[in-house]
Amino acid sequence: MCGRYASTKAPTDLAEEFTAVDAVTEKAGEERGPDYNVAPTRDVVAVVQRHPRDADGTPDPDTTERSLRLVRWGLVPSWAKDPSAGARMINARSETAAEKPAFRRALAARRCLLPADGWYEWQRRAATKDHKASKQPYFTRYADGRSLAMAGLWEFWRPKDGELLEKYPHGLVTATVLTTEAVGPLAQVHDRMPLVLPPDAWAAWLDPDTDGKDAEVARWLAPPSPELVRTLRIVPVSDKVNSVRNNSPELLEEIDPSQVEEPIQLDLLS
DNA sequence: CCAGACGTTGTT
DNA sequence: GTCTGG
DNA sequence: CCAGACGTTGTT
DNA sequence: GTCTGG
Repeated sequence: MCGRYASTKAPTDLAEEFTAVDAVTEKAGEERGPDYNVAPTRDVVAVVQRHPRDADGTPDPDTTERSLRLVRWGLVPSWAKDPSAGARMINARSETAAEKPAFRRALAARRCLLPADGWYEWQRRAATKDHKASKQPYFTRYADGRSLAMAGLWEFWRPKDGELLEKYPHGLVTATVLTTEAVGPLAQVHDRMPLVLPPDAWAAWLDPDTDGKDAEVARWLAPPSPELVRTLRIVPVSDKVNSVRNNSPELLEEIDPSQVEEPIQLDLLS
């Protein structure tokens, strides 16, 4: 699955990597700082592709524009009475999202990419007579430093009236990370992983004029290829990442494997 | 018909 | 044990 | 995802 | 909003 990740690149750089307009820096008026420990409910950068709208809000059917925008992690369905529902909708299973009421509309019309340096996964081990129960975090990224493109869905939520309208006068834009079955060596840590899309999938995935049943979209709703997985590197990291209060470059650094109980055996499968 | 849910993960 | 907040 | 709280009242 | 359960 994916419940924590790192996003340290400036939107101006992400805009180049994803061939997108950087609406994030434009809107904020300043560059966004690095986040080594992105947690659910935090604002994250998303890549979306939409038909440009005129002053009246009418979309132009003939063109699309790819842009970066900030969204809150944890999808709040448009019909939710209260945005707290989003806190638990941080992931959507790629196998079932098309049927789930909370996700089907977004899968049909609002797919996005969530750029990441990499994601964290915790390997749990039950207590035995020799070992205490433990939770060892691992960090997975491309070996060459490219950004991962995690497949996501996004949604717009607007309060009807009352206190919530005062609190969220412009509504909320939220997103979820699609998950899939873990592939190859990654399965040693956990049985699920984020749906990582290779660059040649991006255009079809972001196309606002195809729905979730389109063959080109369905094609990418599957675990990443072994070829893609071979370009990833997975390393054990400090359990300082466990606390969302910690946020520094050292969270991404490999720790000495001799400090890790039962470290995963990458040579078995890679 | 109305009421109530609408999600994933891990653990046992 | 279960929910909320980050 | 993990960490941390888990409660009400009255008063300032 | 839309589906499921009663």
